Amino acid sequence: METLFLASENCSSCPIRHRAVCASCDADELTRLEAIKYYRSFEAGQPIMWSGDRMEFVASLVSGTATIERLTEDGRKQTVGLLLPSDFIGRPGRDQALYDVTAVTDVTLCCFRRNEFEKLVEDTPHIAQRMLEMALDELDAARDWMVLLGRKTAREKIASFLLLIERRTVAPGVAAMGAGSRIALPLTREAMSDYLGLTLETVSRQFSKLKADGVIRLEGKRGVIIPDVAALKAEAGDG
Amino acid sequence: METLFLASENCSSCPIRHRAVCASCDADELTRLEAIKYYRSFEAGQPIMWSGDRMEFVASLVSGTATIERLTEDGRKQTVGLLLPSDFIGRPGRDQALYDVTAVTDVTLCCFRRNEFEKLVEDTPHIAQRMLEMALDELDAARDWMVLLGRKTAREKIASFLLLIERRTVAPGVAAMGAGSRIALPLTREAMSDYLGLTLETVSRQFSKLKADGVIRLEGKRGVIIPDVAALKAEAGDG
DNA sequence: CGTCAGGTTGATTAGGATCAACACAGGTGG
DNA sequence: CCACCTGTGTTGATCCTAATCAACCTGACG
Repeated sequence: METLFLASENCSSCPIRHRAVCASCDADELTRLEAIKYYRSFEAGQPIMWSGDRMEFVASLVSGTATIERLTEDGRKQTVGLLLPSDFIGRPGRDQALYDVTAVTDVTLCCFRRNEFEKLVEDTPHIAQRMLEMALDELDAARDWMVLLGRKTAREKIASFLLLIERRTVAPGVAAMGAGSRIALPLTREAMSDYLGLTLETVSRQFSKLKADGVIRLEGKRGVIIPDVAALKAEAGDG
Repeated sequence: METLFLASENCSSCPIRHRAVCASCDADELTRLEAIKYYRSFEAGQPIMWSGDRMEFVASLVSGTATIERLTEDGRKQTVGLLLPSDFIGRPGRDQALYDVTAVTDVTLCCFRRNEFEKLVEDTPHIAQRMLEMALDELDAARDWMVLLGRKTAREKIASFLLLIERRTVAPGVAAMGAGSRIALPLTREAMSDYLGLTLETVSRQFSKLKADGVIRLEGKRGVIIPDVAALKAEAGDG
């Protein structure tokens, strides 16, 4: 279950205050953002936006998990982005969505009406700079994922995915030094297969193999225990 | 042969003036950029930067072609970006390169010392905005490529690549309406395989098959004639 | 209790990788 | 001028990883 987040809270107590697009805003800038924000919730499985839709808003993801996905003409699906708390949704300056965005767990968004946000970007340097920084970070992440999709084996893809979740999930700063880690997968086997460029059967088989090899342990369908994070890193195949 | 480009030319006659990072600069801003720019050339095959290197400059690619690539620990290579004239190289705000950048033809760069460029980004909104726009465009391109790498067949990958080159190469604006197109591949079979997540043998075979099927004709090693661009699009597998 | 979504496992197939031979052009040096 | 070498590309034979097709399991829920 996701943490309940009340729509009336103000920015200063926001869980993503220091990582989202507003991270480097000062008190004054925050006030301006606060004035145009509103919260929206989506239930697990619901679409947040469809490719081709007019985009009414951009948003920060406050809680939950969503995917950015794209279909080929004949229905093959590739997930091209995983959205976790603090990630940004939408593109200022574009009014047609290029991708489908889907809530995979219950999701809370902090939305900004798009045209007002665009104005704010233009005359709030801290926001423009932070947007650029986040876009460049996402570009790096996308390029890392291209290596995974183009060159890694199924086993390496699974290991890399588990490490990604571990990195983004374990309380940042709490460098759970040395030993192991316990994570909750935000995605079904099928959603993972769409992200990793595999089939769901291959994902399932690789989970079984990693478990048989003692690299991970499974707790129900969604829980994964990583007894030795370094050992898993060795399976992920990137230097 | 690449067009000869003289280092002494000023920005107003620059071939990428209206597409590069400087595209939306006014005369005044251009003067400031002009003051910190310098040209560098790299011969085909030469490294432009190595992953891990300190980045002394950022740059616009003026002429030629370069690749951004990444290696796995055991030497598998994935090209994560193709740099054509007007594309931007480097990341303001980061001082270690994350990727190898290699000139694949003779290349001319319009370089800016990094720290001076960073200052300029901070107080020249037109440059900051253009940087954001270009970063977001690259992110979209990277996501399209993720679909290609994760879900497309070898034949679809080749067709998509040919269309990419066609789009970026044929004089923009000259919407060579209707019929065919003739392109010069900037990459060897091996470099294409690194970009497409294939082996060079598979690339070669798919070229042969597309030729046998009449979708393309080959002129020497690097020339490709596309008699019917729409027919090639139908082979590329995206809606 | 039946249904259904999500997951696992097995049998078989196929698309691309790998290993290998050969073709061809351009250079280099005797 | 020719013999040789090297980089690039093509094609063939075989192998292997992951896809496909299929059966079955489990737990949640009406």
